[in-house]
Amino acid sequence: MNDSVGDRKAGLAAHLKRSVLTLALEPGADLDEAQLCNAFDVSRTPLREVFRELAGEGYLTLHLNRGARVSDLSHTTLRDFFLAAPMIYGAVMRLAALNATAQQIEALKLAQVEFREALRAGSIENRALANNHFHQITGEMAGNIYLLPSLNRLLIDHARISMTFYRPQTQQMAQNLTEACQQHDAIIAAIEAQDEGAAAQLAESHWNLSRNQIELFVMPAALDMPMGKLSRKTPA
Amino acid sequence: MNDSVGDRKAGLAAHLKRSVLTLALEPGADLDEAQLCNAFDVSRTPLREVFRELAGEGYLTLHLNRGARVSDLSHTTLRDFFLAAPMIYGAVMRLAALNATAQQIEALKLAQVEFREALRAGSIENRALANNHFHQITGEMAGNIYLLPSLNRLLIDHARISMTFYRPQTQQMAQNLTEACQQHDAIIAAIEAQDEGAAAQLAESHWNLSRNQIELFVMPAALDMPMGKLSRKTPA
DNA sequence: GGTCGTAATTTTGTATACAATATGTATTCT
DNA sequence: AGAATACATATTGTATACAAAATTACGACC
Repeated sequence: MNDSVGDRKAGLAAHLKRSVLTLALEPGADLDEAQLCNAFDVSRTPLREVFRELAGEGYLTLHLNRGARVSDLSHTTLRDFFLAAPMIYGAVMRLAALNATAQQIEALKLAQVEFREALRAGSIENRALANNHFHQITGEMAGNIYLLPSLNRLLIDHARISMTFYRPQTQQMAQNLTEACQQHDAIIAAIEAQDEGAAAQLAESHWNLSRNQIELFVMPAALDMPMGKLSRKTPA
Repeated sequence: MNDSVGDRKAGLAAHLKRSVLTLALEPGADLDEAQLCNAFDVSRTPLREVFRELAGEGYLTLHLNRGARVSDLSHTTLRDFFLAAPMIYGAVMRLAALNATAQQIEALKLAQVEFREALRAGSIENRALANNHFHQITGEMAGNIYLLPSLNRLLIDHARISMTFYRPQTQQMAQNLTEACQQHDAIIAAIEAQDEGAAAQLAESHWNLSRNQIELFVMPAALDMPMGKLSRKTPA
Protein backbone atom coordinates (compact mmCIF):
# COMPACT_ATOMS: atom_id res chain seq x y z
CA MET A 1 0.00 0.00 0.00
CA ASN A 2 1.89 3.03 -1.23
CA ASP A 3 -0.18 6.03 -0.30
CA SER A 4 1.18 9.30 -1.54
CA VAL A 5 0.81 12.62 0.19
CA GLY A 6 -2.14 13.32 -2.07
CA ASP A 7 -3.88 10.21 -0.81
CA ARG A 8 -3.27 11.06 2.81
CA LYS A 9 -4.59 14.54 2.12
CA ALA A 10 -7.75 13.06 0.61
CA GLY A 11 -8.04 10.73 3.56
CA LEU A 12 -7.76 13.65 5.93
CA ALA A 13 -10.48 15.55 4.09
CA ALA A 14 -12.73 12.49 4.11
CA HIS A 15 -12.09 11.93 7.80
CA LEU A 16 -12.90 15.51 8.67
CA LYS A 17 -16.08 15.51 6.59
CA ARG A 18 -17.19 12.27 8.15
CA SER A 19 -16.42 13.50 11.64
CA VAL A 20 -18.36 16.70 11.09
CA LEU A 21 -21.37 14.90 9.64
CA THR A 22 -21.52 12.35 12.46
CA LEU A 23 -20.87 14.91 15.19
CA ALA A 24 -17.69 13.07 16.17
CA LEU A 25 -16.47 16.63 15.91
CA GLU A 26 -19.08 18.83 17.53
CA PRO A 27 -20.22 22.15 16.10
CA GLY A 28 -17.84 24.85 17.29
CA ALA A 29 -15.04 22.42 18.13
CA ASP A 30 -11.66 23.77 17.15
CA LEU A 31 -9.20 21.74 15.16
CA ASP A 32 -5.60 21.31 16.25
CA GLU A 33 -3.26 21.68 13.30
CA ALA A 34 -0.27 20.04 14.95
CA GLN A 35 -2.25 17.02 16.07
CA LEU A 36 -3.91 16.42 12.71
CA CYS A 37 -0.58 16.93 10.96
CA ASN A 38 1.15 13.99 12.56
CA ALA A 39 -2.03 11.93 12.75
CA PHE A 40 -2.28 12.03 8.96
CA ASP A 41 1.41 12.53 8.25
CA VAL A 42 1.13 15.66 6.19
CA SER A 43 2.75 19.01 6.77
CA ARG A 44 0.83 22.09 7.73
CA THR A 45 0.66 23.54 4.23
CA PRO A 46 -1.55 20.85 2.68
CA LEU A 47 -3.47 20.53 5.93
CA ARG A 48 -4.37 24.18 5.86
CA GLU A 49 -5.38 23.86 2.22
CA VAL A 50 -7.80 21.12 3.23
CA PHE A 51 -9.15 23.43 5.94
CA ARG A 52 -9.81 26.16 3.41
CA GLU A 53 -11.44 23.74 1.03
CA LEU A 54 -13.78 22.36 3.68
CA ALA A 55 -14.51 25.87 4.86
CA GLY A 56 -15.62 26.69 1.33
CA GLU A 57 -17.95 23.71 1.37
CA GLY A 58 -19.44 24.71 4.70
CA TYR A 59 -17.98 22.04 6.97
CA LEU A 60 -15.59 24.37 8.77
CA THR A 61 -15.31 28.03 9.58
CA LEU A 62 -11.95 29.83 9.55
CA HIS A 63 -11.21 32.56 12.06
CA LEU A 64 -8.30 34.91 11.50
CA ASN A 65 -5.39 34.09 13.80
CA ARG A 66 -7.61 31.62 15.58
CA GLY A 67 -7.63 28.61 13.30
CA ALA A 68 -10.42 26.39 12.07
CA ARG A 69 -13.58 25.39 13.89
CA VAL A 70 -16.42 23.08 12.98
CA SER A 71 -19.26 25.19 11.57
CA ASP A 72 -21.88 26.18 14.09
CA LEU A 73 -25.36 24.76 14.19
CA SER A 74 -27.40 27.31 16.09
CA HIS A 75 -31.12 27.83 16.44
CA THR A 76 -30.79 30.55 13.79
CA THR A 77 -29.33 28.15 11.28
CA LEU A 78 -32.05 25.66 12.18
CA ARG A 79 -34.70 28.15 11.19
CA ASP A 80 -32.87 28.88 7.93
CA PHE A 81 -32.72 25.18 7.35
CA PHE A 82 -36.47 24.67 7.63
CA LEU A 83 -37.08 27.54 5.25
CA ALA A 84 -34.67 26.53 2.53
CA ALA A 85 -34.75 22.75 2.58
CA PRO A 86 -38.14 22.02 1.00
CA MET A 87 -37.46 24.34 -1.91
CA ILE A 88 -34.01 23.04 -2.72
CA TYR A 89 -34.84 19.38 -2.17
CA GLY A 90 -37.90 19.69 -4.37
CA ALA A 91 -36.03 21.36 -7.19
CA VAL A 92 -33.19 18.84 -6.99
CA MET A 93 -35.50 15.81 -7.09
CA ARG A 94 -37.36 17.24 -10.05
CA LEU A 95 -34.16 17.82 -11.99
CA ALA A 96 -32.79 14.45 -10.93
CA ALA A 97 -35.79 12.72 -12.48
CA LEU A 98 -35.20 14.60 -15.71
CA ASN A 99 -31.47 14.15 -16.01
CA ALA A 100 -30.33 10.99 -14.21
CA THR A 101 -28.06 8.66 -16.16
CA ALA A 102 -28.28 4.87 -15.90
CA GLN A 103 -24.95 4.82 -14.11
CA GLN A 104 -26.13 7.33 -11.53
CA ILE A 105 -29.27 5.31 -10.92
CA GLU A 106 -27.10 2.28 -10.20
CA ALA A 107 -25.10 4.34 -7.72
CA LEU A 108 -28.31 5.49 -6.07
CA LYS A 109 -29.53 1.92 -5.68
CA LEU A 110 -26.22 0.99 -4.11
CA ALA A 111 -26.51 3.88 -1.67
CA GLN A 112 -29.98 2.71 -0.77
CA VAL A 113 -28.64 -0.78 -0.01
CA GLU A 114 -26.18 0.80 2.38
CA PHE A 115 -28.92 2.90 3.94
CA ARG A 116 -31.12 -0.13 4.54
CA GLU A 117 -28.19 -2.02 6.00
CA ALA A 118 -27.44 0.84 8.38
CA LEU A 119 -31.08 0.88 9.46
CA ARG A 120 -30.99 -2.84 10.12
CA ALA A 121 -27.75 -2.61 12.09
CA GLY A 122 -29.09 0.33 14.05
CA SER A 123 -25.98 2.48 13.57
CA ILE A 124 -27.03 6.11 13.73
CA GLU A 125 -23.72 7.24 12.26
CA ASN A 126 -23.89 4.95 9.27
CA ARG A 127 -27.53 5.81 8.75
CA ALA A 128 -26.78 9.51 8.67
CA LEU A 129 -23.82 8.96 6.34
CA ALA A 130 -25.73 6.64 4.02
CA ASN A 131 -28.67 9.03 3.84
CA ASN A 132 -26.25 11.84 3.14
CA HIS A 133 -24.69 9.80 0.37
CA PHE A 134 -28.10 8.98 -1.13
CA HIS A 135 -29.10 12.61 -1.37
CA GLN A 136 -25.70 13.69 -2.63
CA ILE A 137 -26.21 11.37 -5.54
CA THR A 138 -29.59 12.93 -6.30
CA GLY A 139 -27.70 16.22 -6.34
CA GLU A 140 -25.27 14.86 -8.90
CA MET A 141 -28.21 13.64 -10.94
CA ALA A 142 -29.80 17.08 -10.95
CA GLY A 143 -26.41 18.30 -12.08
CA ASN A 144 -27.18 21.98 -11.70
CA ILE A 145 -24.04 23.76 -10.56
CA TYR A 146 -26.02 26.63 -9.08
CA LEU A 147 -28.16 24.41 -6.90
CA LEU A 148 -25.46 22.05 -5.70
CA PRO A 149 -23.67 24.36 -3.27
CA SER A 150 -26.87 25.06 -1.38
CA LEU A 151 -27.90 21.43 -1.47
CA ASN A 152 -24.57 20.32 -0.07
CA ARG A 153 -24.77 22.79 2.78
CA LEU A 154 -28.26 21.59 3.57
CA LEU A 155 -27.06 18.01 3.53
CA ILE A 156 -24.25 18.74 5.97
CA ASP A 157 -26.63 20.14 8.52
CA HIS A 158 -29.35 17.63 7.78
CA ALA A 159 -26.91 14.88 8.73
CA ARG A 160 -25.91 16.69 11.90
CA ILE A 161 -29.50 17.42 12.85
CA SER A 162 -30.45 13.80 12.34
CA MET A 163 -27.57 12.75 14.54
CA THR A 164 -29.02 14.80 17.37
CA PHE A 165 -32.71 14.30 16.73
CA TYR A 166 -33.25 10.99 15.01
CA ARG A 167 -32.43 8.46 17.70
CA PRO A 168 -35.51 6.29 17.55
CA GLN A 169 -36.94 6.36 21.06
CA THR A 170 -40.63 5.94 20.46
CA GLN A 171 -42.59 3.55 18.31
CA GLN A 172 -43.54 6.43 16.04
CA MET A 173 -39.91 7.35 15.40
CA ALA A 174 -38.98 3.83 14.44
CA GLN A 175 -41.91 3.68 12.04
CA ASN A 176 -40.83 6.96 10.50
CA LEU A 177 -37.45 5.51 9.66
CA THR A 178 -39.03 2.53 7.93
CA GLU A 179 -41.22 4.89 5.97
CA ALA A 180 -38.23 7.04 5.01
CA CYS A 181 -36.59 3.93 3.64
CA GLN A 182 -39.65 3.12 1.56
CA GLN A 183 -39.73 6.68 0.28
CA HIS A 184 -36.16 6.25 -0.91
CA ASP A 185 -37.30 3.26 -2.93
CA ALA A 186 -40.16 5.28 -4.38
CA ILE A 187 -37.75 8.09 -5.22
CA ILE A 188 -35.52 5.68 -7.09
CA ALA A 189 -38.52 4.39 -9.01
CA ALA A 190 -39.70 7.90 -9.91
CA ILE A 191 -36.26 8.87 -11.12
CA GLU A 192 -35.90 5.69 -13.12
CA ALA A 193 -39.28 6.38 -14.73
CA GLN A 194 -38.20 10.00 -15.35
CA ASP A 195 -41.40 11.03 -13.64
CA GLU A 196 -40.64 14.61 -12.75
CA GLY A 197 -43.92 15.24 -10.96
CA ALA A 198 -43.73 12.13 -8.83
CA ALA A 199 -40.17 12.94 -7.84
CA ALA A 200 -41.14 16.43 -6.73
CA GLN A 201 -44.11 15.04 -4.82
CA LEU A 202 -41.92 12.48 -3.10
CA ALA A 203 -39.38 15.12 -2.21
CA GLU A 204 -42.14 16.98 -0.40
CA SER A 205 -43.40 13.89 1.44
CA HIS A 206 -39.87 12.89 2.33
CA TRP A 207 -39.19 16.31 3.70
CA ASN A 208 -42.40 16.38 5.71
CA LEU A 209 -41.54 13.07 7.29
CA SER A 210 -38.08 14.31 8.15
CA ARG A 211 -39.59 17.46 9.59
CA ASN A 212 -42.05 15.51 11.70
CA GLN A 213 -39.29 13.31 13.01
CA ILE A 214 -37.40 16.36 14.13
CA GLU A 215 -40.53 17.85 15.69
CA LEU A 216 -41.06 14.70 17.73
CA PHE A 217 -37.78 15.49 19.38
CA VAL A 218 -37.88 19.26 19.59
CA MET A 219 -41.41 19.26 20.93
CA PRO A 220 -41.92 16.00 22.80
CA ALA A 221 -45.18 15.11 24.53
CA ALA A 222 -45.41 16.89 27.90
CA LEU A 223 -44.46 14.90 30.94
CA ASP A 224 -47.53 13.42 32.56
CA MET A 225 -46.65 13.70 36.22
CA PRO A 226 -48.02 15.70 39.16
CA MET A 227 -46.04 18.74 40.24
CA GLY A 228 -43.46 18.20 42.91
CA LYS A 229 -42.58 14.72 41.81
CA LEU A 230 -40.21 15.77 39.07
CA SER A 231 -36.66 15.00 40.08
CA ARG A 232 -34.52 18.11 40.34
CA LYS A 233 -30.89 17.58 39.51
CA THR A 234 -30.04 21.27 39.42
CA PRO A 235 -30.92 23.12 42.63
CA ALA A 236 -33.37 26.05 42.73
CA MET B 1 0.04 53.91 4.06
CA ASN B 2 1.12 50.80 5.88
CA ASP B 3 -0.63 47.88 4.29
CA SER B 4 0.10 44.59 5.93
CA VAL B 5 0.33 41.27 4.17
CA GLY B 6 -3.26 40.64 5.18
CA ASP B 7 -4.34 43.80 3.41
CA ARG B 8 -2.48 42.90 0.24
CA LYS B 9 -4.02 39.48 0.39
CA ALA B 10 -7.50 41.00 0.64
CA GLY B 11 -6.62 43.33 -2.21
CA LEU B 12 -5.56 40.39 -4.33
CA ALA B 13 -8.80 38.56 -3.62
CA ALA B 14 -10.84 41.67 -4.46
CA HIS B 15 -8.88 42.20 -7.65
CA LEU B 16 -9.40 38.63 -8.78
CA LYS B 17 -13.11 38.69 -8.00
CA ARG B 18 -13.51 41.95 -9.84
CA SER B 19 -11.54 40.68 -12.82
CA VAL B 20 -13.60 37.53 -13.04
CA LEU B 21 -16.90 39.39 -12.79
CA THR B 22 -15.97 41.93 -15.46
CA LEU B 23 -14.40 39.36 -17.77
CA ALA B 24 -11.05 41.12 -17.50
CA LEU B 25 -10.08 37.54 -16.82
CA GLU B 26 -11.95 35.38 -19.30
CA PRO B 27 -13.59 32.10 -18.38
CA GLY B 28 -11.00 29.33 -18.62
CA ALA B 29 -8.04 31.72 -18.38
CA ASP B 30 -5.29 30.30 -16.22
CA LEU B 31 -3.70 32.30 -13.47
CA ASP B 32 0.06 32.66 -13.16
CA GLU B 33 1.15 32.26 -9.55
CA ALA B 34 4.58 33.83 -9.99
CA GLN B 35 3.21 36.88 -11.75
CA LEU B 36 0.43 37.51 -9.22
CA CYS B 37 2.90 36.96 -6.39
CA ASN B 38 5.15 39.85 -7.24
CA ALA B 39 2.29 41.97 -8.56
CA PHE B 40 0.67 41.89 -5.13
CA ASP B 41 3.83 41.33 -3.11
CA VAL B 42 2.75 38.22 -1.28
CA SER B 43 4.42 34.85 -1.22
CA ARG B 44 2.94 31.79 -2.85
CA THR B 45 1.47 30.36 0.34
CA PRO B 46 -1.11 33.09 0.98
CA LEU B 47 -1.69 33.44 -2.76
CA ARG B 48 -2.63 29.81 -3.03
CA GLU B 49 -4.89 30.17 -0.02
CA VAL B 50 -6.74 32.93 -1.82
CA PHE B 51 -7.03 30.65 -4.85
CA ARG B 52 -8.65 27.94 -2.76
CA GLU B 53 -10.98 30.41 -1.14
CA LEU B 54 -12.16 31.81 -4.46
CA ALA B 55 -12.47 28.31 -5.84
CA GLY B 56 -14.81 27.53 -2.97
CA GLU B 57 -16.92 30.55 -3.86
CA GLY B 58 -17.10 29.57 -7.50
CA TYR B 59 -14.86 32.20 -9.09
CA LEU B 60 -12.01 29.82 -9.88
CA THR B 61 -11.52 26.14 -10.54
CA LEU B 62 -8.45 24.29 -9.28
CA HIS B 63 -6.90 21.52 -11.33
CA LEU B 64 -4.45 19.13 -9.72
CA ASN B 65 -0.89 19.86 -10.80
CA ARG B 66 -2.24 22.36 -13.27
CA GLY B 67 -3.04 25.40 -11.19
CA ALA B 68 -6.03 27.69 -11.05
CA ARG B 69 -8.30 28.73 -13.90
CA VAL B 70 -11.22 31.11 -14.09
CA SER B 71 -14.42 29.05 -13.83
CA ASP B 72 -15.94 28.09 -17.13
CA LEU B 73 -19.13 29.59 -18.50
CA SER B 74 -20.36 27.06 -21.03
CA HIS B 75 -23.70 26.59 -22.72
CA THR B 76 -24.42 23.89 -20.14
CA THR B 77 -23.93 26.28 -17.27
CA LEU B 78 -26.09 28.81 -19.09
CA ARG B 79 -28.97 26.35 -19.16
CA ASP B 80 -28.46 25.60 -15.47
CA PHE B 81 -28.47 29.31 -14.86
CA PHE B 82 -31.85 29.88 -16.48
CA LEU B 83 -33.34 27.03 -14.50
CA ALA B 84 -32.08 28.01 -11.08
CA ALA B 85 -32.06 31.80 -11.15
CA PRO B 86 -35.79 32.58 -10.92
CA MET B 87 -36.26 30.26 -7.97
CA ILE B 88 -33.32 31.51 -5.95
CA TYR B 89 -33.83 35.17 -6.75
CA GLY B 90 -37.49 34.91 -5.84
CA ALA B 91 -36.81 33.24 -2.53
CA VAL B 92 -34.06 35.71 -1.66
CA MET B 93 -36.20 38.77 -2.40
CA ARG B 94 -39.04 37.38 -0.35
CA LEU B 95 -36.79 36.76 2.63
CA ALA B 96 -35.06 40.10 2.16
CA ALA B 97 -38.40 41.88 2.50
CA LEU B 98 -39.07 40.00 5.71
CA ASN B 99 -35.69 40.41 7.37
CA ALA B 100 -33.93 43.53 6.13
CA THR B 101 -32.51 45.84 8.78
CA ALA B 102 -32.57 49.63 8.46
CA GLN B 103 -28.81 49.62 8.02
CA GLN B 104 -28.99 47.13 5.18
CA ILE B 105 -31.66 49.19 3.46
CA GLU B 106 -29.33 52.18 3.59
CA ALA B 107 -26.58 50.09 2.01
CA LEU B 108 -28.98 48.97 -0.69
CA LYS B 109 -29.92 52.56 -1.50
CA LEU B 110 -26.25 53.43 -1.76
CA ALA B 111 -25.65 50.54 -4.12
CA GLN B 112 -28.54 51.76 -6.24
CA VAL B 113 -26.97 55.23 -6.44
CA GLU B 114 -23.83 53.59 -7.79
CA PHE B 115 -25.84 51.53 -10.23
CA ARG B 116 -27.62 54.60 -11.58
CA GLU B 117 -24.32 56.43 -11.86
CA ALA B 118 -22.78 53.56 -13.82
CA LEU B 119 -25.79 53.56 -16.16
CA ARG B 120 -25.39 57.30 -16.73
CA ALA B 121 -21.67 57.00 -17.37
CA GLY B 122 -22.23 54.06 -19.69
CA SER B 123 -19.56 51.88 -18.11
CA ILE B 124 -20.52 48.27 -18.64
CA GLU B 125 -18.00 47.08 -16.06
CA ASN B 126 -19.22 49.37 -13.33
CA ARG B 127 -22.81 48.59 -14.20
CA ALA B 128 -22.20 44.87 -13.85
CA LEU B 129 -20.31 45.38 -10.58
CA ALA B 130 -22.90 47.74 -9.13
CA ASN B 131 -25.72 45.41 -10.07
CA ASN B 132 -23.78 42.56 -8.51
CA HIS B 133 -23.33 44.58 -5.35
CA PHE B 134 -27.03 45.45 -5.22
CA HIS B 135 -28.09 41.85 -5.37
CA GLN B 136 -25.41 40.71 -2.95
CA ILE B 137 -26.93 43.06 -0.42
CA THR B 138 -30.36 41.55 -0.97
CA GLY B 139 -28.68 38.24 -0.25
CA GLU B 140 -27.34 39.56 3.05
CA MET B 141 -30.80 40.83 3.87
CA ALA B 142 -32.33 37.42 3.26
CA GLY B 143 -29.61 36.14 5.56
CA ASN B 144 -30.25 32.47 4.91
CA ILE B 145 -26.94 30.66 5.00
CA TYR B 146 -28.29 27.81 2.88
CA LEU B 147 -29.44 30.05 0.08
CA LEU B 148 -26.44 32.36 -0.04
CA PRO B 149 -23.93 30.01 -1.66
CA SER B 150 -26.22 29.35 -4.58
CA LEU B 151 -27.16 33.01 -4.86
CA ASN B 152 -23.53 34.05 -4.94
CA ARG B 153 -22.70 31.58 -7.68
CA LEU B 154 -25.64 32.83 -9.69
CA LEU B 155 -24.49 36.40 -9.21
CA ILE B 156 -21.00 35.62 -10.44
CA ASP B 157 -22.30 34.25 -13.69
CA HIS B 158 -25.05 36.80 -13.99
CA ALA B 159 -22.40 39.50 -13.98
CA ARG B 160 -20.33 37.66 -16.56
CA ILE B 161 -23.34 36.98 -18.76
CA SER B 162 -24.35 40.64 -18.63
CA MET B 163 -20.84 41.62 -19.62
CA THR B 164 -21.19 39.63 -22.82
CA PHE B 165 -24.84 40.17 -23.56
CA TYR B 166 -25.93 43.48 -22.15
CA ARG B 167 -24.13 45.99 -24.32
CA PRO B 168 -27.04 48.23 -25.32
CA GLN B 169 -27.07 48.15 -29.10
CA THR B 170 -30.72 48.64 -29.89
CA GLN B 171 -33.29 51.09 -28.60
CA GLN B 172 -35.05 48.22 -26.84
CA MET B 173 -31.93 47.24 -24.93
CA ALA B 174 -31.36 50.76 -23.68
CA GLN B 175 -34.95 50.95 -22.52
CA ASN B 176 -34.58 47.66 -20.71
CA LEU B 177 -31.73 49.07 -18.69
CA THR B 178 -33.77 52.06 -17.64
CA GLU B 179 -36.57 49.74 -16.63
CA ALA B 180 -34.17 47.55 -14.66
CA CYS B 181 -33.09 50.63 -12.74
CA GLN B 182 -36.69 51.50 -11.94
CA GLN B 183 -37.29 47.95 -10.80
CA HIS B 184 -34.40 48.31 -8.39
CA ASP B 185 -36.15 51.34 -6.91
CA ALA B 186 -39.37 49.37 -6.61
CA ILE B 187 -37.49 46.52 -4.95
CA ILE B 188 -36.06 48.90 -2.38
CA ALA B 189 -39.55 50.24 -1.70
CA ALA B 190 -41.02 46.77 -1.30
CA ILE B 191 -38.28 45.73 1.08
CA GLU B 192 -38.62 48.92 3.08
CA ALA B 193 -42.37 48.28 3.33
CA GLN B 194 -41.66 44.66 4.30
CA ASP B 195 -44.04 43.69 1.52
CA GLU B 196 -43.06 40.08 0.96
CA GLY B 197 -45.46 39.48 -1.92
CA ALA B 198 -44.45 42.60 -3.81
CA ALA B 199 -40.79 41.73 -3.43
CA ALA B 200 -41.34 38.24 -4.83
CA GLN B 201 -43.38 39.68 -7.70
CA LEU B 202 -40.67 42.20 -8.47
CA ALA B 203 -38.02 39.51 -8.38
CA GLU B 204 -39.95 37.69 -11.09
CA SER B 205 -40.40 40.79 -13.25
CA HIS B 206 -36.78 41.74 -12.78
CA TRP B 207 -35.69 38.29 -13.81
CA ASN B 208 -37.95 38.27 -16.87
CA LEU B 209 -36.52 41.57 -17.99
CA SER B 210 -33.01 40.26 -17.55
CA ARG B 211 -33.94 37.14 -19.43
CA ASN B 212 -35.41 39.13 -22.31
CA GLN B 213 -32.33 41.29 -22.51
CA ILE B 214 -30.20 38.18 -22.88
CA GLU B 215 -32.58 36.75 -25.48
CA LEU B 216 -32.28 39.91 -27.57
CA PHE B 217 -28.64 39.03 -27.92
CA VAL B 218 -28.73 35.28 -28.16
CA MET B 219 -31.54 35.35 -30.71
CA PRO B 220 -31.24 38.63 -32.61
CA ALA B 221 -33.64 39.61 -35.38
CA ALA B 222 -32.71 37.84 -38.62
CA LEU B 223 -30.69 39.85 -41.08
CA ASP B 224 -32.96 41.47 -43.66
CA MET B 225 -30.78 41.29 -46.72
CA PRO B 226 -31.01 39.46 -50.06
CA MET B 227 -28.80 36.41 -50.41
CA GLY B 228 -25.40 36.98 -51.95
CA LYS B 229 -24.97 40.42 -50.48
CA LEU B 230 -23.76 39.26 -47.10
CA SER B 231 -20.07 40.02 -46.77
CA ARG B 232 -17.97 36.92 -46.32
CA LYS B 233 -14.89 37.43 -44.26
CA THR B 234 -14.10 33.75 -43.97
CA PRO B 235 -13.73 32.05 -47.34
CA ALA B 236 -15.96 29.13 -48.40
C1' DG C 1 9.62 15.99 -43.18
C1' DG C 2 7.43 13.83 -39.39
C1' DT C 3 7.27 11.17 -35.09
C1' DC C 4 8.89 9.46 -31.06
C1' DG C 5 11.73 9.63 -26.97
C1' DT C 6 14.63 12.00 -23.83
C1' DA C 7 16.52 15.86 -21.37
C1' DA C 8 16.02 20.82 -19.83
C1' DT C 9 12.89 24.15 -18.12
C1' DT C 10 8.98 25.71 -15.95
C1' DT C 11 5.26 25.19 -12.96
C1' DT C 12 2.95 23.14 -9.15
C1' DG C 13 2.91 20.83 -4.56
C1' DT C 14 5.02 20.05 0.11
C1' DA C 15 8.06 20.66 4.08
C1' DT C 16 10.20 23.55 7.12
C1' DA C 17 12.02 27.72 9.08
C1' DC C 18 10.78 32.10 10.64
C1' DA C 19 7.52 36.03 12.06
C1' DA C 20 3.43 37.63 14.17
C1' DT C 21 -0.36 37.02 17.04
C1' DA C 22 -2.79 35.05 20.79
C1' DT C 23 -2.83 32.57 25.21
C1' DG C 24 -1.33 31.31 29.65
C1' DT C 25 1.45 32.14 33.88
C1' DA C 26 3.87 34.24 37.26
C1' DT C 27 4.98 38.31 39.73
C1' DT C 28 4.18 42.78 41.51
C1' DC C 29 1.46 46.29 43.30
C1' DT C 30 -2.58 48.03 45.43
C1' DA D 1 -6.98 38.56 47.82
C1' DG D 2 -7.57 40.78 43.38
C1' DA D 3 -5.99 43.42 39.36
C1' DA D 4 -2.59 44.48 36.28
C1' DT D 5 1.56 44.02 33.87
C1' DA D 6 5.41 41.63 31.97
C1' DC D 7 7.15 37.50 30.47
C1' DA D 8 7.02 32.72 28.60
C1' DT D 9 4.62 29.44 25.71
C1' DA D 10 1.80 27.92 22.16
C1' DT D 11 -0.60 28.65 17.97
C1' DT D 12 -1.29 30.73 13.61
C1' DG D 13 0.38 33.09 9.34
C1' DT D 14 4.08 33.81 5.79
C1' DA D 15 8.34 33.09 3.25
C1' DT D 16 11.41 30.14 1.22
C1' DA D 17 13.73 25.93 0.07
C1' DC D 18 13.07 21.61 -1.84
C1' DA D 19 10.47 17.73 -4.40
C1' DA D 20 7.38 16.21 -7.90
C1' DA D 21 4.90 16.84 -11.90
C1' DA D 22 3.99 18.89 -16.33
C1' DT D 23 5.46 21.42 -20.33
C1' DT D 24 8.71 22.53 -23.68
C1' DA D 25 12.82 21.94 -26.52
C1' DC D 26 15.79 19.28 -28.82
C1' DG D 27 17.74 15.56 -31.32
C1' DA D 28 17.65 10.69 -32.94
C1' DC D 29 15.35 7.74 -35.76
C1' DC D 30 12.12 6.18 -39.29
